[in-house]
Amino acid sequence: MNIIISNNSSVPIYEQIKNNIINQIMSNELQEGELLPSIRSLAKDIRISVMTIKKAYDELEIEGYIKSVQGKGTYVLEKNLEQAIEQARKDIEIHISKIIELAIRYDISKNDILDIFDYLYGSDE
Amino acid sequence: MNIIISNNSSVPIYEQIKNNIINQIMSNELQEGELLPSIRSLAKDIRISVMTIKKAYDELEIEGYIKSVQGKGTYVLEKNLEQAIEQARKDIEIHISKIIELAIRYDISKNDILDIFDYLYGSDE
Amino acid sequence: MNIIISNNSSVPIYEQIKNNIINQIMSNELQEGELLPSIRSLAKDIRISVMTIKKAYDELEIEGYIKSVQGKGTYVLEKNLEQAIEQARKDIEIHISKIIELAIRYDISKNDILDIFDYLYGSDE
Amino acid sequence: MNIIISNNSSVPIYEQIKNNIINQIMSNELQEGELLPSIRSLAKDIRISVMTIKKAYDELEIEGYIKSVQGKGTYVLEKNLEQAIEQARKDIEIHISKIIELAIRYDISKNDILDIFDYLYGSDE
DNA sequence: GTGGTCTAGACCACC
DNA sequence: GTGGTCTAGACCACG
Repeated sequence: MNIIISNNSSVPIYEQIKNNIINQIMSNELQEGELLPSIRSLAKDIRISVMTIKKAYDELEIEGYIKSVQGKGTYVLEKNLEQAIEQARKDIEIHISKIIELAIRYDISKNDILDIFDYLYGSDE
Repeated sequence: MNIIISNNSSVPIYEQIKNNIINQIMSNELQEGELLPSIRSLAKDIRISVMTIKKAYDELEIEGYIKSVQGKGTYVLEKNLEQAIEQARKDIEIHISKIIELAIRYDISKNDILDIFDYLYGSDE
Repeated sequence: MNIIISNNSSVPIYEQIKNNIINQIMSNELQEGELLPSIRSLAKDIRISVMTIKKAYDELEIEGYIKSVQGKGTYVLEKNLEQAIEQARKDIEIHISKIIELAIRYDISKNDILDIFDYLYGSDE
Repeated sequence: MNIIISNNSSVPIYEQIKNNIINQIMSNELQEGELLPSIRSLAKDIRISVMTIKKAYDELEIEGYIKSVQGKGTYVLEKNLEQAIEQARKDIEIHISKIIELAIRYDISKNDILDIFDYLYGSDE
């Protein structure tokens, strides 16, 4: 398993691990039923504390991506793409609502927001 | 003073009151030096416990929007617009970053997001 | 805040803390908007590690009972009793479904299950 | 061999296969010494990847239900009924404990729970 | 002061 | 071996 962690990022390490694994599941690099590395082996591998890996796995389990079983390991669950996209759209709507509330409150123009959007969109992979 | 409170919202009532007052200050409906209603009269008015109003006013004071003076009442302070807008822009950037992350992960197009944005922007006051 | 923790219980400490706080919210000992003890002060108070308190608070936040705000503290949210009962009934149905699946698989009689139920129900407070 | 797989279930497919085979063993539809279908023929039959069937068989072997012998196939082992029932009873107790905890917290009566139980029990096969 | 994150160990239960 | 929990510190960002 290839996970690259940046210690300087403002994104918490457990979030980086989560995102990495979600992306691997979504791109089919990790497939349904597959066993993830054990929390201890992954911790050793990428030189991160066990508790941090555990937190990443815990959240992935809550969000329905994986399932940890005591004594056995941690498996990738079936991905329910439709439901995941549905949820993502709802999340995006919530973020946009909050942006609009702030924009109205502080009189930030629609164009300003679209500029920020374009800037950040371009800088991403 | 018009404040509409939703009991079903996941946002705590005192937060709703805070947001409402901040919005009124920022839109100049409440102006610098203006007296806010007393805690007790507002509590009676919108049928909310005195303690809840107190908490909202306390936090607004901590955050520098208003100032309570014993025996005189609570009045609106000078807006620190620059700092507030600075913070709002940072918050907007964070929201947009999360939107972009979701969009990339679930292959939601930029146009789809702009459509949602236009739709929500139009429906707002 | 009174929380009594048993170190000998098979119930994890963070679960005991969670249950205790939920019960206090449900019985109105903790009221909407109220500030919970800080994770550090509670940790010191009941001689438990900060991380354990944090885990309890985190799960309470996920389940919608409280809200932690950086730099400010942790507040009790409005409780939505109807929704909570609705959710509890669904959870109970899921547990019962699993019990029935096991009972059928291993040919455990309905009466046996009712006996276990009566036994455990009686032993509880 | 009749196995019905649901693609929409949150239960991983290999788990569904496992549960199905365990149920057939416990109900004597599959008897001690009987040969299971080969991994490849079953995979073809229910249109599931060979790897998924392999994982189900692997786990069933680890858990002591079946035994694969190279060149001969996979056959059903003697049931360890006592141990399995023991475990099932423990699982049922855990489920009932959680039900009682929810019932007390949300003031759901014993009769309500027994009604749900009767309803679900009746509707099952 | 507050919460948010992280470490480098430890012991337990399950397999 | 595996995951589940817990400790007793630490440093950071926010207020």
